[in-house]
Amino acid sequence: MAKLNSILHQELRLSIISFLANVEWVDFKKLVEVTEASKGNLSVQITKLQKVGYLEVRKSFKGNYPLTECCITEEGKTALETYVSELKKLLNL
Amino acid sequence: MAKLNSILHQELRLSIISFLANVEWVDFKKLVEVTEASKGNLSVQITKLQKVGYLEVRKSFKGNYPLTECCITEEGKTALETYVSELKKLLNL
DNA sequence: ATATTTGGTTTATAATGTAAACTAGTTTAC
DNA sequence: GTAAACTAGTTTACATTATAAACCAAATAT
Repeated sequence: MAKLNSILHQELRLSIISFLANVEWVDFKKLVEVTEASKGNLSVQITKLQKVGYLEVRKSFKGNYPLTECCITEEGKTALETYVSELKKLLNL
Repeated sequence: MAKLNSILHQELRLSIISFLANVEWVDFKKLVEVTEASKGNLSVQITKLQKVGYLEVRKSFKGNYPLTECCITEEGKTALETYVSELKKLLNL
């Protein structure tokens, strides 16, 4: 089989990575907005993507509130490209 | 979220459907060959695809041996097309 | 003061995936 | 003719994954 990257072959994680592929640092709130996912799920999936090195997460404070921001890594970009190309192969696109 | 069809958003099921999309009736053996999946997994996923109406399964005998053949349904074709277009949207393709 | 909101994390449960074991019979080799 | 190996799958038990609900600490609004 093609063996699609199983980390990326999940809708929310794919949404996150694929959104981050085209932008700079994005905060948690923005990701909730664009993915329309629950905060819990988003938190879990961001952590998963970070653990495998597909995105960098930095935590700070904006005013008084905690602020979590994410940015795709080079490894993440490469993995996404590979995933997309494997998927295209599988779908004959 | 895009809400990808969760039945199709699985590698083996996607392989099966996407292979069947371009051919006529195909037997189990051929599917083992092209998907390189285990027979157990293939059996489970074919049944799942059949249950939701994405493919038709007919069982007969070829010589003395049981023969299981699959064919994509119109519903399956439509679902695949929708899935692919949603996926493209998600990936900005 | 206390209720609500912000910005998340943790956890318990449900859903899914898969390999291994099994069924039921057939063919081959001894 | 019978034991071993093969065909063509199915079932089951376990492991992984996904997700919503509950929770937390601090801030702000009433």
